[in-house]
Amino acid sequence: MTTPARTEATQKLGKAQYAYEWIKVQILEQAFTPGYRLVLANIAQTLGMSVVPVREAIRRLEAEGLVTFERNVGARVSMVDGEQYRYSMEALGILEGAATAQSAAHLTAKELAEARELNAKLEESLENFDPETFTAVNHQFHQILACRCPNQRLNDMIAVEWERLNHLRTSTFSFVPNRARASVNEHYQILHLIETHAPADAVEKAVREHRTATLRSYLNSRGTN
Amino acid sequence: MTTPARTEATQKLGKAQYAYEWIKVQILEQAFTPGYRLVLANIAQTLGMSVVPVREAIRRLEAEGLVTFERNVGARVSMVDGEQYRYSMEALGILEGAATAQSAAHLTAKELAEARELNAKLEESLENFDPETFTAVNHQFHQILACRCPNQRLNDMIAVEWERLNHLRTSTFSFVPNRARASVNEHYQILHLIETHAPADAVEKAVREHRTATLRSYLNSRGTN
DNA sequence: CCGCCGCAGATAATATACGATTTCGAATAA
DNA sequence: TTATTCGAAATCGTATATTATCTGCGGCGG
Repeated sequence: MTTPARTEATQKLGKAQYAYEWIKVQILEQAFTPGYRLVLANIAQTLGMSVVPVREAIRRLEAEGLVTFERNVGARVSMVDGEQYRYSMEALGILEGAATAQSAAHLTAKELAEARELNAKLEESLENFDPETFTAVNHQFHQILACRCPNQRLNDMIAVEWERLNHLRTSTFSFVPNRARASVNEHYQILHLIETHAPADAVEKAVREHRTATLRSYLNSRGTN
Repeated sequence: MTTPARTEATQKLGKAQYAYEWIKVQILEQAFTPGYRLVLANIAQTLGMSVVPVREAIRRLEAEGLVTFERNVGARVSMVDGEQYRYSMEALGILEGAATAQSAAHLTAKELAEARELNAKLEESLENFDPETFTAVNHQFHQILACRCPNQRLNDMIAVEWERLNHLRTSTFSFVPNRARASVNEHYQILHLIETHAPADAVEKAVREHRTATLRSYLNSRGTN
């Protein structure tokens, strides 16, 4: 089934890389649920390779926090408690706030227009609401706003944190629909701040609070369930 | 020479772990300078193990940014340009500011006393100045202030960034002595803010600016050289 | 009846062997 | 002289084999 595509990708990027991506997809798509035990030999056989590249892939996933590893025992998909989701959201708010503030001054008119367009798409999608696409477009929106941040290190950290959140989110809850409307409005506010060249502090604060609000709404929704 | 200690550590933590730590020490102590090529077979022979654990160690170092890796070519110690140092400092300022602000409310009197003591030690050491110890104690100081941050994720990121900075710093410059005095004073200010229960914003801002100032002084000193 | 000991199965950790890719220099032809 | 091709050395990538470690279970002794 995936064999033809695999052999191709395998040759170019190496089996380790392929295994890495494959496992990550399994985790993100819930084929491997939290707590699932990743047995080297099994995966190696499934992918038609030896255990060595698989091992390497798993260690990389460990470094990203998607799996936990115990010596002489093995790896399993990270268990996710609500705390971890909270921590990552908070961290992302902090990083993204700072990055967006730095990026704001360098954004071109075209990029701002793109961002507006994306937010409009979000607004439309409020009708027949689909959490997955909403999340994806939302990600794009924030990515554009932060993309001109000259600090590459920050951007890297943000990327890692988004991946982590994708994992944690799908594992813990299916979204908070009520929040979507407010989120879109806050996006417009952020755009306004940037377009009117508001001080960097203000942009940073707005972005961070935007995320904090999402987090709060999540915590509330969990509390009342 | 290191054999007896090694065999012991090797047994407990595994050769991969040992290799990882050994290589890291070499890099941090400048035995492996930036650009140095890390050849699997060489290191494996030096450490008396096969290439497999060495390979794993190197991939872990890659994930931390201490070495760069190119497929079918190999690994080398990361080249460091001034930009990277700047980015990491900035990132650390952002993260540490937020973490310290969150931590402030939970710090015990004992911990604050410890912090004061460490800063006093820094003040003393201004006489016969030694950059290495200053840096180390400085790290401890900030670590204590942030240690009560409930967000474990933030703490992890900060730890990684400190390591990275240690690498970058020793590679690029030997410190800016003039800055040390101001740094100590700012530490006292930060302590004062925490002890008087200043708002979190204020603490965060102070810590971030503390680091920004260090960065500025570094950039200036480079500019006038 | 409960807890410790040891054995067997499973699985990770490492070693060794082989194949694949890149790099660099030397020989050759324009 | 210079560009190009060919080949050998170096080094990485992966597979296979071996060893070490953990886990769970069943028996033995208290």
